[in-house]
This record gives sequence, C-alpha cells and structure tokens, in this order.
Amino acid sequence: MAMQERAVRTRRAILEAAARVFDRRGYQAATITEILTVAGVTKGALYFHFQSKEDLAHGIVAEQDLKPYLPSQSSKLQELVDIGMVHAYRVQTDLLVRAGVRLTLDSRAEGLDRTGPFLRWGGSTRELLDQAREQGELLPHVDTQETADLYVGSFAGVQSMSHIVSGYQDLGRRIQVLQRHVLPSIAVPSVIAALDLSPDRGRILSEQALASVAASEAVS
Amino acid sequence: MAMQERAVRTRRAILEAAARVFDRRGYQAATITEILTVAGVTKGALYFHFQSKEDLAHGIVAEQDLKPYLPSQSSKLQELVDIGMVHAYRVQTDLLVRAGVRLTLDSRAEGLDRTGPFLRWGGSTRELLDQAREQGELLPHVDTQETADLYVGSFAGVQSMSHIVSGYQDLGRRIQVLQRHVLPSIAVPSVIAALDLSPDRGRILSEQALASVAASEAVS
Amino acid sequence: MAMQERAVRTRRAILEAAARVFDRRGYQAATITEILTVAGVTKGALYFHFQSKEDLAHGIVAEQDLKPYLPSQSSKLQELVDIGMVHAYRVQTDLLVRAGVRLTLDSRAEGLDRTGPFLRWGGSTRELLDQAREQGELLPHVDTQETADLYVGSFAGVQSMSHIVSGYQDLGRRIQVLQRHVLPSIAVPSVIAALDLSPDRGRILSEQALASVAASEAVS
Amino acid sequence: MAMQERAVRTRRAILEAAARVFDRRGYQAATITEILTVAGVTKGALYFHFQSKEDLAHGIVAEQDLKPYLPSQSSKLQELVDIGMVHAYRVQTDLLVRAGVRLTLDSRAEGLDRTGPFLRWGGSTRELLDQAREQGELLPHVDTQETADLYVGSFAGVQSMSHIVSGYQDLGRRIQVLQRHVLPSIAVPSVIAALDLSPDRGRILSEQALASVAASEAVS
DNA sequence: ACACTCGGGACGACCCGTTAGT
DNA sequence: ACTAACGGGTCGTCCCGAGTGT
Repeated sequence: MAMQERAVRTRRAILEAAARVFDRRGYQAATITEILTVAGVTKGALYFHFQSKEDLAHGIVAEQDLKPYLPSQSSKLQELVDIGMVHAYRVQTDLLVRAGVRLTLDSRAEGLDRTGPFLRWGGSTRELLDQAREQGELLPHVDTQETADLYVGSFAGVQSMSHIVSGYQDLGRRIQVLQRHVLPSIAVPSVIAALDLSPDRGRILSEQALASVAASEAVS
Repeated sequence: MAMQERAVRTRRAILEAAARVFDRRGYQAATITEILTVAGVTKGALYFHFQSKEDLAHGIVAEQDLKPYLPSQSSKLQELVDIGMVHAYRVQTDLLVRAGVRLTLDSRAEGLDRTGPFLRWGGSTRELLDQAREQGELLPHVDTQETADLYVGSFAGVQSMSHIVSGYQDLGRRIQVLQRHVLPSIAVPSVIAALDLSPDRGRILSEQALASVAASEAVS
Repeated sequence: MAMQERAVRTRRAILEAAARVFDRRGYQAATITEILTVAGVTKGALYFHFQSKEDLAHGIVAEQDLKPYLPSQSSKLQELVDIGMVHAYRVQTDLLVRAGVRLTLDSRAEGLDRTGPFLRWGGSTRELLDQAREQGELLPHVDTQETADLYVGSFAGVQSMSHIVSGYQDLGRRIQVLQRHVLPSIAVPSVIAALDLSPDRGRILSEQALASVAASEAVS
Repeated sequence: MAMQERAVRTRRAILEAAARVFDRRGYQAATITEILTVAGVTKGALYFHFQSKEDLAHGIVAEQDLKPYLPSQSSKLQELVDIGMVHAYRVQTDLLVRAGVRLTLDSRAEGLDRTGPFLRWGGSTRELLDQAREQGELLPHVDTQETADLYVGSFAGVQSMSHIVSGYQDLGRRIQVLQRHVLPSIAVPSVIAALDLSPDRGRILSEQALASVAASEAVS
C-alpha cells in the first residue's frame, strides 16, 4: 500500500511522455525508446506498468472516459454544440485527450477495429438529434443518422486539419465555423437564434465541470 | 527505347502493389517486403525503379497529377460540387488515387510539410468561391476563406470515415450529404435549386474526361 | 550498479571478438554478424554496449590509451628503442593492441582524418630525438623531423609486413633489424655500443610495467 | 576488327576510373556503382570487359607488369636505389601504378595470398644484394635476406605514410631519406660515396625507359 | 511492489555484385 | 554494350522479457 506514490508518479510520467510522443509521431512511428527518454524512466519501469506498446496506447485512450460529463439542457442542439466546444477546448489543453484523438484516428495496429469510435460517436450524436427532433428543434426533412455521420466525420476532419495547420490553435474557431455552416440546414430558425455558439463556451463549461468534480470528490 | 515493355509492366506492378499496401497499412506500417510479395517482384527490381520507400510514395502521388481536369462551367458552385464528386468517384475506382489520398493525409516523413495539401486545396477552393461570389451565387455574409477551409477539412474527414467504415463504398453518398448540408448556408436559394447533386455525376464526368483524353491522344 | 558482472563479461567478449575479426579482415570487410558469431552473443547485446560498428572500433582503440608507460631513462635513444620493442611485444601478445593497430592504419571511415596517428607518432618520436640531440647522442647532420618520420613510416611498414608474412611471429626480430639498420646512421658510435637491442627487452619491460600497475592498484 | 577503337577507349576509361576509386577507397569500400559513375559507362559495359570486381583489380595490377625495366648497371646498389626512385616517381605520376600499390597492400579478398608481393619483392631485392656482395659492395656482417626484407617493409611503410600525409607529393624525398639512413649500415663507404641519390633520378630514368620502349615499338 | 540493467532476435530499409535478355 | 532484374547480405532498430536489486 505504501510506496505507491512513487508508482503513481512513474505511471503518470510514462503516460504523459507516451501521449506526447504518440501525438507527435503517430502510433507506428513512435518508439518505446523515445517515450523512455521523454519520461526519464527505464524499460523496466515501463514494462511493469504496461505490458506492451499497444497496452500503452489503450491506457491513454482509456484515461479519458472517466471524464465528467456535461449537464443536460433544455435545447438538445445546444448540447450538441456544447459537446463539440468542450471537446475542442480539451483537445487544446489536455495532452492525453490530444493523444487519444490521434490514436483513435490513426491506423494503429491494423487489425484493430477502428470503426468503433466512429460508430460510437455517430450513435450518440444520432441519439441527441433524435431527442432534438422530438422537441421540434429539427427541420422536417432531416435524416438524423445521415446528419450525425456527417457531423462526426466533418468534426474529425476539421480537427485533423487544425492539428496540421495550426497545432490546434484555431480548433475552437474552426468547430464554430462547422456548426455555423451545418446548423442552418437542419435546425428550425427560431432554435438557431437561441443557440450560444460563442467560442468561449468550451472553456467555461470545462471549468464548470471540473469544479463540480472537485466538489464531489471533496465530500468523500 | 526498346525492351521497355517488360520494364513498364514491372514498374506498374510495383506501383500498384505499393498503392495497395500503402492504402491498407499507411506509410509507416507498410513494409517493402510486403510490397515485394504483393507485386511478385524482387528487391532488385524495386530498387531499380525506385530509389527508396519515400520515392515510391512520391511516385504514387505523382502519378495522379497528370490527370485530366474538368471543363469550366457557368455555375462555379456546380464546379465545386463536381470536383468533389469526381474525386469521390475516382477514390473508389482508382487504386492509385486512393493510395495517394492516404499518403498525403498520412503523417509520412514527419519532417515533411504536411500543411501543403490542405493549404493548396483550401486555396483553390477559395478561388472557386470567390468566382462564385462575383457571379452572385453566394450569400452576402460568407467568408470565402473560412468556408473553403471548412469544406476541405470536412471533405477529408468524411473521406476518412468512409474509408474506415465502408472502405469507400459509400463515399459518393457521404460527399453528397456534405454538400447538401453546407450549400444551403452559403448559396443563394435559386442557385441551389439549379445544382445537380446526383451521385452519378462523379462517374459520368470522369468517363467524359477520360474519353476526351483518349481522343486527344489518338490524334498524335 | 550491481549485475555488472555478466555485463562486463559480455562487453569483454564482444570487444575481443571484434578485435579478432577486425584484425583478420580489416574494418570494412569485417561484418557485425561475424563478430556476433565469434563472440557468441546476439545483436541486442552488442548494440546495448556499442552504438555502431564505428563505435566498436573506437572502443577497441580507446582500450589501449590507459596503458602504463615506460620509465624515463638516461639514454633517450634507448628509450626510443624500448618503446618500439614494447610495442612489438604487445602487438604479439595483446589481441586488442593488434586490432587497434590494424584499425588506425586502416582506411576506416574514409572521411576520417587518417593523418592523425602518423603525425602524432612522428611528433613524439621527434621530441625524443630532440632530447637525444641535446644529450649529444646524435650525429651532427641528423634532421630530427626527417628521421622521426622515416622511423615511424618504416615501423608501420615492417609491422604490416610481419603481420602478413608471419602473423606477427617475427615482429620483434624485424623491429630489431630496423633499429640495427637505422641507428648507425644517426647515433654516435659510443652510444650505439651501450644500447641494449636484445629482443627480450619487449617482454621484460612490459612485465615490469604491468607489475608496477598492479602494485599501484593494490593500494587503492 | 573495326569498332574496337571504342572498345579500347571504354576499357581504358573503366580501368582508370577503377584505379581512381580503388586508390581513394580501398578494395572493399570501393563500389562498382561509383566506378561506373566516374567512368561514365554502364554496368553492361563494365561486365563486358571484366568479369567481376576482383577481375577488375587484377586488371589494374596486371597493367603494370608490362612495364619496361631498367638497364643493368655496374653498381648493384645503385640499381637498388634506382628501382626505388623510379617506383616512387611512377607512383606519383601513374594512376594505375598508384592503385596497384594500394590494392596489393590492401587486405582485399581475404583468401588471397597477400604474402606474394612481399616475398617477390623481398626475393628480387635479396638477389640484388647478393650480387652486390659478390662485387664487394656490402659490409661483411650484412645478412642479405634480413636487409632485403627490412628494405621492402620500410619502403611499403614510407609509401603508405606519404600517401596518407601528402598524397604521395613527398614520396621521392622520403624514399631518399630511407636510403640515406639504411645504406650507411650496409654498404662500404667508398661505394656510398659513388652513389647518386638525387631525387631527380626517378623522373630521368623513367623518361629514358619510356623513350627506349617507344623506339623499339616504332620498329615493329 | 517497483524499478533497472542487460540481452534476445526478428525485422526494417537498403545496397551490391552479378546475371539475363536483347 | 545496355536496360532490367536478382537475391543475398549489411548495418541498425525495435519491442520485449529475463534476471537482479531495493
């Protein structure tokens, strides 16, 4: 039980170093050796915490699922917007999230099922859109699955482009542009008018979420 | 000059095998050995035609620049649509184009300037949009640069998603969906009504282009 | 810190195998694979201890600089003789020295500055001769630089020839012959009469030096 | 019969290019490709004239045996001196000779019998010395075999050193130095006084030899 | 429990001398 | 005499585990 503090620190160091290297090189081109150098640990340490390079990648991706979620809102389209904004903000600020994105979009171990993330995101987006439809936020001709898939794909592409062109500096703005171009084609005008697309939403909502997490942890 | 037939065949075999492997694995994960196996040639043959793995990748990308382009049209937005459609069609049908896309989007030699393709596509798209604006096809508030960047990024993302999810089977449809979602936000309604977004345009225009090329070659 | 015993043995085995192979083939023709076979280790082991083939060569050359030197003597010409004798003896008995000689005389990385060793040996020989002159051991017409260069060049050549013809078996005798032929032309007769050119000097002085090193190490 | 002129030119070009490259890199490190580039011919051409890399090396070495020899002289020691001088001159001026020297001293195909050249040179030198002895030119204590071997070895070493340090620029002078240092130990003083050690002898005798060859060829 | 040193090989890209086919 | 192809071999890297402290 004791002695674990060092272990936690080591694990953390490895994870962050791996995130940095994966983000920079991609899965294949990243080498254990470089991760080791960046982390300042030795092979022994790494292979104690992670069984393999792939396990490391999984570790990074897994790290993000335990993230706090956003409060539900009356406008489902606003929720959709917010999720995108928050994600954009976190990609910019959180190294692990950034690396996770790179890894899931990457080829990776070619055997791996890469359709997973897309289908998952597509599914949850579609659910949101279906709820929005029930609330009358959508235009009648919208095919929610189609729109969800489009949104997810476009989001990924905009994200990649932002990564390459500006290192994610302008991701928030680009996502906003995406939303400004897509929403008019799917939402009823009155809803659009009420949406908050301000680029700050990503930061603000993230901080709120963090604060609420901190509060709930303080209890235990 | 003589004796070139076998050489041409060999070169072709290598190029296609490389395209197949690069498309399947990505640049980094692809190995020369696998390309060799697929092509059914030996190392010596490969290194006679190409100096290195990177040269091979360049060879694939280069192969496509000599492709015929589309005739200019009265509606510039229709041109934009057509370019996307034709590209989608060719990605589905031409192995080399497919691999070229993968390679340019791939990390590749990480030192390489990957902003290149995006900036280039973004630039030419913007020019088209500017022309469309001069002809009064665009809504007044459109920022052509912003929209061009969005279109390019989204296109790339939709393409990736289609690759992963269906092996490009549904790329044409997805691109059409993209256009149906974006155009209403940027084009004046009357222009939209006149646009032909039918998924067949890709195939039809491609075949026309090929035919015209064949004709011009027959002359010489 | 611990666990080093096996490592030391391995490193030693690699070094000796490399020496043997470099000595037999020369730098260029030597292959890592043969070194591996001779050493009975794997590539992993080798590249753990040495970064590259060149590093391995450096390692061998470096191994000898920490060797004990000879006590200074009243007759500087005797010193010159002794250095040659001791060197000859060690070339015969010490595999690493032998390989080191081969490597420094070899082309090696052709970019390398191969003038180095010759200039260095020439310089120190010249210094010795200058000191001998001050003590009146030299004939008046001797040009110390010229003689030093001659001696160094001849020494290297005699060594090569002995290597090729007899595998260094007769190196001691050949060096003695060299000295018997050169000294009469540069030294005053009385000094020559007093010189000890016996072939055993190499062995005797080497063993003395080793003993004194062992003694000083025993202290610490 | 016709068409042979081009063949001769090509063969010559290959031989000279090979000489240049072998001289620069040594046998092992020299690559056929570099020779090809330097010669400006193709692989087909090379392998038409020479069967292999080793054959090429043999070709270079062989090229020199058909060289004119020096006239016999009354003083055998003068002959010995002259041979060295002429050789030094030709190493400086004739690329093929230079490469030949490098190749015979080189490790080369390790299986090859490299003792050959040394034994041959040693043998002929010894014969000269034996003749000199019969004419009373030598001091009584001289062991001709020993001295011959020393001379050959030293010559080779001085040559190597000159190659490395000055690119053979000072070879003539260095050889003269060698002779000035060795002769006093083996020759009777009166003979030494009569010897011509001037550095020009190399050039002068070479030109004489060439002229006599040209004359004899003009006859046929 | 946690970390490190050392070693194991399979595999990577690429080069090289050489031969076929014309 | 040249273009095209061959395939063995080169050095080096990589991911990983075995053995050894702390």
